Amino acid sequence: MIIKYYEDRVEIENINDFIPRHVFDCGQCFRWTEEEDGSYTGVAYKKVVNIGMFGDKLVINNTNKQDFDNIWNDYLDLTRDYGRIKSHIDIDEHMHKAIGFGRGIRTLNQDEWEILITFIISANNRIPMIRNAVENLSEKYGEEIGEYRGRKYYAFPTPQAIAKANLEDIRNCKVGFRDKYILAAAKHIEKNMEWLYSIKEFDYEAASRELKKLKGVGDKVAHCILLFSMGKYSAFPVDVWIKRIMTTLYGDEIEGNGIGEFASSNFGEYAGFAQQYLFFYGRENNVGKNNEKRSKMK
DNA sequence: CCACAGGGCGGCA
DNA sequence: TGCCGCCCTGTG
Repeated sequence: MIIKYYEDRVEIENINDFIPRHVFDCGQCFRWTEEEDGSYTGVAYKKVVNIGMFGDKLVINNTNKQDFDNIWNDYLDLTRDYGRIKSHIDIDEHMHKAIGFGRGIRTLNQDEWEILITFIISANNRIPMIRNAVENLSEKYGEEIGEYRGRKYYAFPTPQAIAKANLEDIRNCKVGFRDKYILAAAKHIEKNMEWLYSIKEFDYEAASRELKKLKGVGDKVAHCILLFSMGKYSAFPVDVWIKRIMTTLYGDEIEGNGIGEFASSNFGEYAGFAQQYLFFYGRENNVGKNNEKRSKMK
């Protein structure tokens, strides 16, 4: 990995296991949009950047050395050896296929607060609507952080900004019945910032228990927060897609002990990475969807 | 107009 | 403890 710094961008040569579409479209983030050249533009940590892969060169536009060192290197998980992880979870032909299909996925290291609210919104919701709600919230309550390629961008709102809002205005951002969970979470986090940001120091079970004290955070949402913002890579979020995929691929093996047990005994500390490959592979290929439709027809 | 997709909560065994 | 009706919004 050779890093070259320029005034307005950073280029990283000889990088493996990074494909923008896999990274930004695998369900872990909702604020990145594809440009015509296949690169993605988005906001994180109050900065707008554009990220593209050209050959084996990763280009981060609209940034500099300081931000790369402080933010993007970690956010994009560039220091992790994904080859090693893949070999650990490549346990059979299904995983081999899924890993091959989503070979360019990396697990982003996102902000705890942003992920908390985003995944509260994700409950019983679909990806385009989650994206829409997050954008609405950011435009309404987030700081304007500048223009890029002719478009205005907004930071994700602070807990303080949302805590001050009223319920109806939050609802108008198209968050639906989750409005009260968002407001309650903001009010709680505003007064207990250290609480949220210290959860990652707890062990996996304790961290999950802490998160579930918040309304709107159940098992699945807690696992997403742990995996996407707290580096708890043994988390294996189970949503309807993962249920479908796992019952289709591993029907007999998950009978009895369940999906979570299957994941932890087969993938262990790397379960979260396995979930990412399985989710992306299953979603993009509609794994299990056809069977379901057929069984619903009479 | 209706069916459907998609997690968590709260009430009730 | 487990089950079930309900909560919203956009799309087909």
